[in-house]
Amino acid sequence: MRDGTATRHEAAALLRWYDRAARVLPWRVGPADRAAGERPDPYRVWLSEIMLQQTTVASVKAYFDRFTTRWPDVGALAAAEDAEVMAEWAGLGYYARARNLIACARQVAQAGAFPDTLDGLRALPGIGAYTAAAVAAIAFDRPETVVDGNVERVVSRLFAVQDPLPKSKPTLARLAATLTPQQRPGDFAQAMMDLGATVCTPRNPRCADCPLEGFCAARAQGIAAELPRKTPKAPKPTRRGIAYVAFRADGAPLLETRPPKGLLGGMPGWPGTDWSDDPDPAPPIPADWTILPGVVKHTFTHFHLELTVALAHLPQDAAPERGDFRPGFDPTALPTLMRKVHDHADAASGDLFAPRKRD
DNA sequence: CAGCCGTGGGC
DNA sequence: TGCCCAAGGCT
Repeated sequence: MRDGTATRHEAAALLRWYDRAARVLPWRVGPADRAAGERPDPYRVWLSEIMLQQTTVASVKAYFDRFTTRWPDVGALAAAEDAEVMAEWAGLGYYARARNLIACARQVAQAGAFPDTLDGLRALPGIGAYTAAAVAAIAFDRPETVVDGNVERVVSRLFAVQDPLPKSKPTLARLAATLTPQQRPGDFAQAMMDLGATVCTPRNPRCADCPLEGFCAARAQGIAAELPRKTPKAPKPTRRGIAYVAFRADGAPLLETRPPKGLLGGMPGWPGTDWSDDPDPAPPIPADWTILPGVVKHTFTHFHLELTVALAHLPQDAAPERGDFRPGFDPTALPTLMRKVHDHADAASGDLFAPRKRD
């Protein structure tokens, strides 16, 4: 039977593994650093946790380095222009995170410091149950229970929880709380997530390398790889549309800023039709549009998209009904879908593509 | 509260 | 290839 003694053993075993095997990450203060007196920087912990929401460590690293180089503290980030931050976030996805990041930074800068309690953190924009617990535990050494997808998987196996996600979430969170130690809660949280990311993986878990193998009910029953069970998800529909790529004579692209909420909210993009079964093809300006061969395919969380790309060159005095010309615009500031459209126009249009510096 | 919200990598 | 998945939050 599981009792306080068993859970203390589990936490201790996991922390021993972490002390030996912890990955070196740019935002992490490892055990050796901590022994040398280094403390986690709440700004860096917060920024990393926002970036890591539903996003892999491998994807986050370069963004984290660029953000912390450009904006070393929360005051610097709070003082940045919205468009600068959105451009730096471009490609990372879930753009509401970037909008909330800006709002949160400004609140914290105004207050003078990050709150150091779960409730104080939870009240900030973009910080939910997971992130509040992670920052409280990692940055402020509070014994909060951090529950992300990794922890849910580890705990579902450790206790052989058969109920499927997401229904089992409350149960898994309760069970996770029974494991959280009073000492080193931040290292424990990171150890649980490291374990889920590197050992207790969704498929082909490496149970032989797991520090909790002896405690794991699913392992004992031989069903670790089958857990956690999940309710099947709905199939994704396919939507279609047209993206209109236009350049003015001076090379300035015709772009528009998308509405602040919703898909790709607040990000720049090419004007286009709606995305549906039967889009209305109205272009943003009458012109000699060339329909490029091929389509741009992109998959969002809940639908597939196939965009046809139309290209035109416009005179210097063109007055489009939608969007505005942006001289010197850097395509890396586009979200990935719009970047794909740009690259497709570049690749598929041959001589038609602009801007061409010719006489 | 279930649907919405990106993207890239692994298998 | 197509599907699954990832250190979730908001409404």
